[in-house]
Amino acid sequence: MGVMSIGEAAAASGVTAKMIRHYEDMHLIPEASRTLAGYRMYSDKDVHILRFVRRARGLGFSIKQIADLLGLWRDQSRSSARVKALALEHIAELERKIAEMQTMKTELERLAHCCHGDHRPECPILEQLAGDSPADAG
Amino acid sequence: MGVMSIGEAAAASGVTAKMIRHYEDMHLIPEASRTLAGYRMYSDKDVHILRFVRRARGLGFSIKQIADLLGLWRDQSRSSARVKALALEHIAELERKIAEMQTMKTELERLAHCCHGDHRPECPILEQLAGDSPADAG
DNA sequence: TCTGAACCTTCCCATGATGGTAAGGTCAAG
DNA sequence: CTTGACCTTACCATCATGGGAAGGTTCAGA
Repeated sequence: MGVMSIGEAAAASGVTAKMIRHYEDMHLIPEASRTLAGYRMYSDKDVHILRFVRRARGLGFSIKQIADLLGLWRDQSRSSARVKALALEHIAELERKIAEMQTMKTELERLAHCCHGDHRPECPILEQLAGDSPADAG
Repeated sequence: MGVMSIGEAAAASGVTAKMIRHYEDMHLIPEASRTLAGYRMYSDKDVHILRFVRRARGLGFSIKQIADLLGLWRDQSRSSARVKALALEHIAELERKIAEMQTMKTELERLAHCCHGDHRPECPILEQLAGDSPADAG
């Protein structure tokens, strides 16, 4: 598969054709060369880049971060410290989001635990949301 | 504060004026009545609703879910079982997202741990993303 | 050679919740 | 009457992704 259509590159990389075009539009990946008819053409090297992007997305990196990672990947004189710094930043962000959701989950579990969950209308979950119980305001 | 402007309602509820208008546009909250000049007017009851929405958002409920919760809150003949079911669904969704991010975090920590993070270019993080190491494909 | 399926192209719209800004009207205090 | 703070609507942006329409291309099979 030296030269591929966008559909073949999509199948080979795990990135949808739709997203490949989108990544090109936003300059995350290089502009693809075209056939006479205007069809995009991809090489194995392009697929390699697309797989890199897909794996980075799988780890939750943003497009902006992936652009940075691709730059470092290309840069033979990079320092691994810069890559590691990017990773650690992302880890911190993940931790922040996990903690936020964990807090929500814990609170919801507490409320759900208090709720009888039967045919009757009395519901501590709604009471809490309504602020009938004391606690916070605006 | 029997009757308030949108700014006052925002301050009293913790929901920005911007979002109050947005919630009205999407029919999450009732359409506000207007002054002769076209300014929206809010009552204490409206602020109560807005606070409900804000607290529900704070627990991570989606607008769609909050619409359902508001319906149940209004419905004096609701069963608490339905409220609890909504809450449990949301808890499950939170768990799913937390697990997903936890997986990312764990993998990234493993990679970051392997990376020297010094001036040299060798970097297991990039190698993994590039797929130089074995593992998955597209 | 014609035809149809399967592909490609671009362009626009939608998601979900939120923020920003611009252009203009209103109101209250000075 | 002016000024500043507020309100109005309308549009655009975020972030990553998907859907669909309208139209061109390619290739295989009849």
